[in-house]
Amino acid sequence: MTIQSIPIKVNLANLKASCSACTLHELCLPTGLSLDDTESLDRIVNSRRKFLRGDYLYRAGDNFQSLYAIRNGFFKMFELAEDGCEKITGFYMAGELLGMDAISEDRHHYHVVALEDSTVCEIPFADLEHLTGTIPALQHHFHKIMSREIMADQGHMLLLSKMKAEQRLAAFLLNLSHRFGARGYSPTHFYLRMTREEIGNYLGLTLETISRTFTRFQEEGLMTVHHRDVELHDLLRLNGILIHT
Amino acid sequence: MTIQSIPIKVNLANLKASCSACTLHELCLPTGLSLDDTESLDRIVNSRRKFLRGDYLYRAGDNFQSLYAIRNGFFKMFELAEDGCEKITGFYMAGELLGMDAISEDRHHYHVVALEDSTVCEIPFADLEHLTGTIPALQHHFHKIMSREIMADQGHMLLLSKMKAEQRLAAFLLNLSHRFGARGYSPTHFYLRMTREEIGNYLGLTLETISRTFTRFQEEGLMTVHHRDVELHDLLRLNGILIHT
DNA sequence: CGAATGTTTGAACCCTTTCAAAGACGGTGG
DNA sequence: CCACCGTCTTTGAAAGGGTTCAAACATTCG
Repeated sequence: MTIQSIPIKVNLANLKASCSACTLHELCLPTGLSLDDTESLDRIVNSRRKFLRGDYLYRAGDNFQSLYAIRNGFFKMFELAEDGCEKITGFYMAGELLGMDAISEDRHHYHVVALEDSTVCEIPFADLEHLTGTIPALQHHFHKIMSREIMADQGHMLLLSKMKAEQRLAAFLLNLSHRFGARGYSPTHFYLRMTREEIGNYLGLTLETISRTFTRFQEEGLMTVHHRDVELHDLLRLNGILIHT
Repeated sequence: MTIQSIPIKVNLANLKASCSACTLHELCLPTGLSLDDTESLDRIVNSRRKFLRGDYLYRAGDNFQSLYAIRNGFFKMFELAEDGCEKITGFYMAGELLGMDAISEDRHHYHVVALEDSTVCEIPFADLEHLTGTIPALQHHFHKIMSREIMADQGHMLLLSKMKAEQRLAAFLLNLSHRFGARGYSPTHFYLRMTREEIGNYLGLTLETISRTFTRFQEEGLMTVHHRDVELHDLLRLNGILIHT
């Protein structure tokens, strides 16, 4: 009997969404929780749901029931004007929490669509609030997560109100770089999940400007872009663009 | 003995910050709380602190200890770049909660300055979290307030990334109008607490553009501005500017 | 392989910025 | 109470960064 043929005892618990077993627990809700508390959280989290590229996680106007933690994949959040014009408010990746804007009015205000095949943990908000009421560490951590969203949004406000096209794109690339890096992926070599148009939309620029700026960055040796494959050659110099000018 | 000379029994409890007696409790934290719960909140809120115009409520880098509820007055929140350049992230008025962005890193990230003489209630955050852990209604309401801040910031992001100068200023005026209206003041006639430069800074425009746009709005009969005194003549048409174009 | 979608590049235009200067207001002190 | 000074605002003219329109090219997917 070769070693490969030894039957592996499959732990069924690990096949469903399990915060304790999740490699993202350091980025997601369970950060800093005891094993017991994490298991309490486990009990309220619905097993993973799969979404194919283009699937809606939820739509603007939907009743708010749950927050969604991204297990893996990539989403965009956006508003759709009457004329069909899209307005992207953010991109979200593994370990991030979606739907917090809906708490205030019990209704989702934006659409959320998967930009690649993704898996999501659904967290019924009533259950979560019950739990945060009994686990102070979880409550505090949830507050931190909401606070972080506020910080991020305000940072993006400043980007939009103060930065020129080059700075915006540099900031965008560095932001992706940090987030990929924090998830164990390369911070200098990654794949864009969104089109030039979506980047421009998010950054308050047109797709043409994004394309031209990519070209300029490339000419300056700051990076290489082939379609959606991005390689950043000099994070420091890219960061310099933010400060300078 | 005339009626005016009857000695008035002064209730000392009402002279200090008291959520139960506050006319803003419908806008602020105590919304929807029972009398008992409101009194619990009262006990942790430090009595009002006064700020003169130009005083800092807190500074970027300060340790985060408390949230601040504005009792009356007007504040601006901003970042100060190394070169001394100001970047305004928001204006805050009576009934609004300041400092939530600081929860995530236990440190304030922005400066907050009074734009007019103001009074503020300090809410030690550790105490508040203790209380939200025992009063589910308070916890839920606090979550709604944070969520509302996220909504507002995302709305401002969309304003900055999608709107032209006229639309931005119209949105800004309508936003002030709603907020003054919700506080029992006239939604069509109010006093600007900030300079043209501060408005422009916040809206991602220059003071000259603000000035010119005010002039244009006035020529079109949409409003009257004398210095900082604003009178809106047609809220509907002002709202039309947002949608159209 | 062909159609649809996404990207690059060019040229003209436009909104906003920048630079400049004059004008108005408000607060302070004589 | 008025004059003065600093701050804020208005307005003009020129410049510029990004948009818009257009066309060719590349890529992906059915």
